[in-house]
Amino acid sequence: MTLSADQGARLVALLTDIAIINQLTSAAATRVLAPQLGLSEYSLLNHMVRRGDGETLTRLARAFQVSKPSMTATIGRLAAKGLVRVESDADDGRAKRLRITDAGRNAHALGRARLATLQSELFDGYDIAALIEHADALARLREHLDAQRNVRDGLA
Amino acid sequence: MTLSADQGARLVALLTDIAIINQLTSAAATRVLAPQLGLSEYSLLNHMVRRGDGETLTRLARAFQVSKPSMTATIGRLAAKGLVRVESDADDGRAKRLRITDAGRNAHALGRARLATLQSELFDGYDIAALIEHADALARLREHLDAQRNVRDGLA
DNA sequence: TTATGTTAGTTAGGCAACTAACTATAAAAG
DNA sequence: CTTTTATAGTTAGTTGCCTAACTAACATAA
Repeated sequence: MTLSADQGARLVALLTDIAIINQLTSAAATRVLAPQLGLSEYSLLNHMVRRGDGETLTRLARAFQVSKPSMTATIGRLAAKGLVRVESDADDGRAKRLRITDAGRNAHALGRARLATLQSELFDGYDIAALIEHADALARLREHLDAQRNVRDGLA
Repeated sequence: MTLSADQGARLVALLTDIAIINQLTSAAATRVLAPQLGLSEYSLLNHMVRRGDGETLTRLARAFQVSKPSMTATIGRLAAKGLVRVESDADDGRAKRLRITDAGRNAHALGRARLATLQSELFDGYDIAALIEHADALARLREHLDAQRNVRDGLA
């Protein structure tokens, strides 16, 4: 299948807008979390607070759709700050279980409050209800691209 | 203004989807351009082909909404590959003018062809027309966030 | 029981973005 | 005309992502 030139150009424009939105929002989030936490570190703490800890690195990497080396680095930074503990699995000598510490829960709560404030500021005077109407279309696009990636990786 | 908890959660989900879409598409683009070009390098060549060369580093950084050090690094990689030439400005001893070389134009053409192929593969069987209907909403969001950033930086 | 293959995680190296702090030049203010 | 301020660009260091290549441990089958 070949795209028309016009469709191709519109698609590029849409993906460019998405890249810029991502850049601006993640930069803002990174700023308000600094210097205690990086954004990926907050995201990982958030996952543990909401869905429980005790997961392995590989399962976390899959949940966040990042590579294992990325997850290794993020866990390493959190462990260095004492916000998580890495325990070895009794049943599988290869696996490691990730546990959040009390300090980790405190850091997460602080980050969460700062992000809530940021969200209010950033979307002050913006019609969020109208924006949310487009959420489904983006979710479908994400699912399609994810499926394509799995095909490429032979995971389909 | 405070967001409702529900709105906040939906907004986070939407921004998360945007981050993942950006991640998947830019990773795919990076793969097909490698190892000749990085994605930021292609983007810069594309800008010079379409809008003409001879711009300064600072103006390019502003056009791409990236920091000056990022642009310095991107230009440095392109210059090392002989795809651009950096000329000093006769009128302003601080400024540098960026020129694309013939090798740069060739590299751009090759990258463009590869990206077109990728686009066809990635969106094979996807309803692009339906997707494009949401482009305006994303453009508005981008503009809003960009305006907010300018307020913060005192550029309003 | 050994050989084969898979899975968990790390290391190494590269791209791309950021901020903070710097040099050099130009422009404005005194 | 000198001093101050602003602008152009670089350097240094961090975050965060990637792929490729590796070790260690587990699972299965000859």
